[in-house]
Amino acid sequence: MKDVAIAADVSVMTVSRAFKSDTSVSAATRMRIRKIADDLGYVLDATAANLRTQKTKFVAVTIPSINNANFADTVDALSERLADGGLQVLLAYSGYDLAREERLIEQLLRRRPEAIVVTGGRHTARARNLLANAGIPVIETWDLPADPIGHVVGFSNAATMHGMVDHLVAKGLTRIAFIGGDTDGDTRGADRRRGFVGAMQRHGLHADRLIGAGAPPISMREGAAAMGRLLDTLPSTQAVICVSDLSAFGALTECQRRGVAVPGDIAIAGFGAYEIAGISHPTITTIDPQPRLIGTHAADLILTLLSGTNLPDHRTIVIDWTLRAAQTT
Amino acid sequence: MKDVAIAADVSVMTVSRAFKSDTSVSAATRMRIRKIADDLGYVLDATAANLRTQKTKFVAVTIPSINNANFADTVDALSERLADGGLQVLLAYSGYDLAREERLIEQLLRRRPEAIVVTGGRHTARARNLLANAGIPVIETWDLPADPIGHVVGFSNAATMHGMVDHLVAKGLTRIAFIGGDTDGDTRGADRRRGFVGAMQRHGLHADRLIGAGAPPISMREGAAAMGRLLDTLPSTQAVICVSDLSAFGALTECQRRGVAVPGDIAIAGFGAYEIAGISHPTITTIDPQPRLIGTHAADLILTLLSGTNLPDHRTIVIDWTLRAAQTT
DNA sequence: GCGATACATGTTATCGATAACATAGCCGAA
DNA sequence: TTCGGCTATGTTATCGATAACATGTATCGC
Repeated sequence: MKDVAIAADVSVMTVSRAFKSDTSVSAATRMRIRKIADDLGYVLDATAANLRTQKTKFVAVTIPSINNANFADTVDALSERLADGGLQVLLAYSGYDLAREERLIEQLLRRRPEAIVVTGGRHTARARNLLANAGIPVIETWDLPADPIGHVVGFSNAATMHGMVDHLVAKGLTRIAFIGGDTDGDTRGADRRRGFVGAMQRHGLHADRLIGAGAPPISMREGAAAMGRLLDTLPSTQAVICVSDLSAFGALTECQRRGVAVPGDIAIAGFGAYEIAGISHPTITTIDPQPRLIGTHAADLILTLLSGTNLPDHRTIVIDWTLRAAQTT
Repeated sequence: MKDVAIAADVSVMTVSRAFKSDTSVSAATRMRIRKIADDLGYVLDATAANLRTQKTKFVAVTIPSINNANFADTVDALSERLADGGLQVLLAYSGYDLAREERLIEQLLRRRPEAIVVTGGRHTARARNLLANAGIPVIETWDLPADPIGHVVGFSNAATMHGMVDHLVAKGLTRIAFIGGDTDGDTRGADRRRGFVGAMQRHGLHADRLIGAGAPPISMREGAAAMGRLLDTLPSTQAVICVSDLSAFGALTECQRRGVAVPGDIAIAGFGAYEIAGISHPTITTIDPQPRLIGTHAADLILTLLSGTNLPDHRTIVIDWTLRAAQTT
């Protein structure tokens, strides 16, 4: 900046002002300085500005996986809305690993974000402590934690499975299986599995057709393999709920390979309202958790909190999910 | 940090050292200071450290879309390998918009990354200028630009289509169509379309069966719609190459809905080696551009460049793609 | 028992931008 | 003419950590 100032024959302060919109510099000087800066290849140093102003203008976000359309949608909607408030997103992903999430959170907090959004309500004790003491808004998403750290924008994963079991039972299906959610890594998958068991019991049905699919992220291939095991070991099953649409699609292809009719021989349901659920042949019944809505609500909450308007320290926004019945059930 | 120093009854310098691994502090003091810092909820301020050391320990990365398994794989492999060198990734996405990419690049450079990785070889003039003058390693990926800014890790999108056309022609198919790549937004899609036209001409075939699919990202749904138009307008078509596996799958489902046999009535090929290509029923013939390999090579290049070992200013690493023949052709 | 050496810790200056305050120059009203 | 007020610009101190240098103290060999 000093070089630019010398080249423009002004003080560094004037150069600094030329890069901001709200301060007073004559239009001519501002244009001249910007031109000189561009010619010199000068780019403002945000590191120094952040240190001085104690504002970084970014929000840290952790998601389990970058390659997941649901989380991608949430992050996309979140960053779009935050951009309206001049905030950028700093994204990091934990690989469904709580220990890695803890390290991530610490690294992110070192960069002094203005707020932090995390996925899920389960964290290591140290991660919880870091978040609670960060002195910035903390938002847990995609879940309704029993003991929230700060704010929450999510929904009950278990409740969605009650909705799905109701849907299947209404169709006269009672021998229902569940694929996935068997490992602890995917907290939300495990929640859905628990919700499934609870819903079955509420209907007086056996919830013993539980098929493991391994560690998250559960792929289409793992869904297909799990469906293979289900068909081999429990051929009387009438319907199966998969932990996600991807595994549901994999399960569907396995049926197609074996000549098992869907939904004739077995009904299939997924979760997530991924694009594939709406376009596969047949289309897949699924739950739409409205990932973009989670993002926009979280962004709005952050913008409100940072604007200084008085809000409670703990606020929970519950997102409405919907069941999308399709051809597989 | 001063508060921690006072609480521990040492100087701030000692606290600073307690958080670094390479400097000399007695083990007892280090443990004591870390404990006190944790209790106080103190987290190191990277902003100040970055300013002083002129090192930020992160690499900026821009991709067109966050919700794309190919780019996600590249970024995943890249960040994994960079982590070995203690580097983090700062990810931003341009939404397939060059003007937005320019703004992104400027914002990223303000945060003083140690290197920057961009997707593709097309940028606005100002973006090129910013990158060229950034004074850090610049790596363009997923492409082989005619006039690279710095380093390149990529492959020729056009060449992959030559390979695919060769494959189809070898099967005796000559009336071949191409879906997608019609807008300028998806540079690589347009390159593939051009490659398709060139390959057809090389075989002495007509390359006039070009179906538009709209602006990127091309979804499954758009692939299905485009296939509908193709079947309606050019029913004599024997094979179709889609700009990506997602659109290819959409096209496949449209055939299934219409009772058109694949590959009996029409063969379908995609691009990207997405999981769906390997699991759909039938499986889809595709090109594997090895996205993870792009990431690891880019990371290795960055680590080498930053280690100070002498390397040329411009280096191009060409990634080998492979054709994966499957059931749709 | 003494100086040399290693190790642990403290002091000072610095990174680059900007908030807060200071000042120069100009215009208009009394 | 003169003074108040406004705009455009300059000066100084500061954000928080750390490199470089300085200093104090235990340890070892002869």
